[in-house]
Amino acid sequence: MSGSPEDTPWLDETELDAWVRLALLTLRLPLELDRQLQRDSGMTLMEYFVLSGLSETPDRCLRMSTLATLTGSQPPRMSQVVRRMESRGWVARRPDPQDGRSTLAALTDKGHRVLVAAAPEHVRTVRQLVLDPLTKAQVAQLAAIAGRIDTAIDPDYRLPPRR
Amino acid sequence: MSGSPEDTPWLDETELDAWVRLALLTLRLPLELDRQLQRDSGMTLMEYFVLSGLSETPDRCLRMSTLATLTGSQPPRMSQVVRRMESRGWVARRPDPQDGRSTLAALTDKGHRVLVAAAPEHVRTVRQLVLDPLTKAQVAQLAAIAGRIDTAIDPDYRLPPRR
DNA sequence: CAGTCAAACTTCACAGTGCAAGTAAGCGCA
DNA sequence: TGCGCTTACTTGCACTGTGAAGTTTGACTG
Repeated sequence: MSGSPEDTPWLDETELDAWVRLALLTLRLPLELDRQLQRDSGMTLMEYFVLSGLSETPDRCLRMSTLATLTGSQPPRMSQVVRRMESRGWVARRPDPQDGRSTLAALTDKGHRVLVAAAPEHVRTVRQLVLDPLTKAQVAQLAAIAGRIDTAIDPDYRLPPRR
Repeated sequence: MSGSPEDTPWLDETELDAWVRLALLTLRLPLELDRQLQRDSGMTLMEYFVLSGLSETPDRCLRMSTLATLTGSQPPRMSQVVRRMESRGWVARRPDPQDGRSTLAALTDKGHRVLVAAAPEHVRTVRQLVLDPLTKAQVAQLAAIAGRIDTAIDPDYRLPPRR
């Protein structure tokens, strides 16, 4: 852990601190949220995001690729997630009338009820683990910082339009 | 997405912004780092953490449970990770002479060489995705914020002693 | 109006992960 | 010393996620 090339200086103490803590966060936060959602509502964090994303559109309906972008995942994963959710009756898939290649995923009434039932406890957990430990100023700082990193990971990412 | 109980107020705009961006970050950052390490060095982020953790101890040797705590994971996972790494000759397992229940994982010379080879490019990627997009002040803010959240996830967590 | 290319999604095989149960070693106490 | 309890780790099973290949549909071009 000593040698490093000329063009990539090693991490100083503050940088190392920030990175180690962020790494630990990214390893454990999704696990905790998954556990809570699985235990209380029988769903994954990814599934929650899908339900949530669909519920916020006017017609409760999004293209698969939009859902994938929205959750930062890749098409094959979204395909399987939606398939599982369809088998539980939370969403319905149908071909896009405007583009035969696309598939639309639509939130069912059952899916909406499930989301409404799951949301309060999930929000409570997010508050407990993420927002409550921070000051108001830190919440704003976090939004700015995470936004910068998200852009660095994928400069093309935009919160996609609602169809 | 409308009803919420009395004791858990809904997220305001800044809070929602911070949470959505952090969620996206936790979903994608590990994937990007895993991809880079897998492509350039044939290892996982978790495996890098293990190599890195071992290399920083005086005798390049840690107990399994310490490794698990260090990386925020659980014993079964660490058991399999170290098993894989042992099969590649990067670490060696041996019983702890001081406590027959414990297993020690020791970094081999080969493992050390692999780590030294992998580190520069990995650090470069961490800089590119996490540190470079931030100002110096934001790096310090990130360390504080991530520390608070880590503590909220597990109040008992301490960076464990070096055996 | 073919023929070719690109896009959107799905399917499949494989590796990685989490949980629950199991095993082995130390500790405490009569 | 022998019994029970705790700790540390491992194993087995079910599930999820990833990447590569395949299929269908749309778009473009000569």
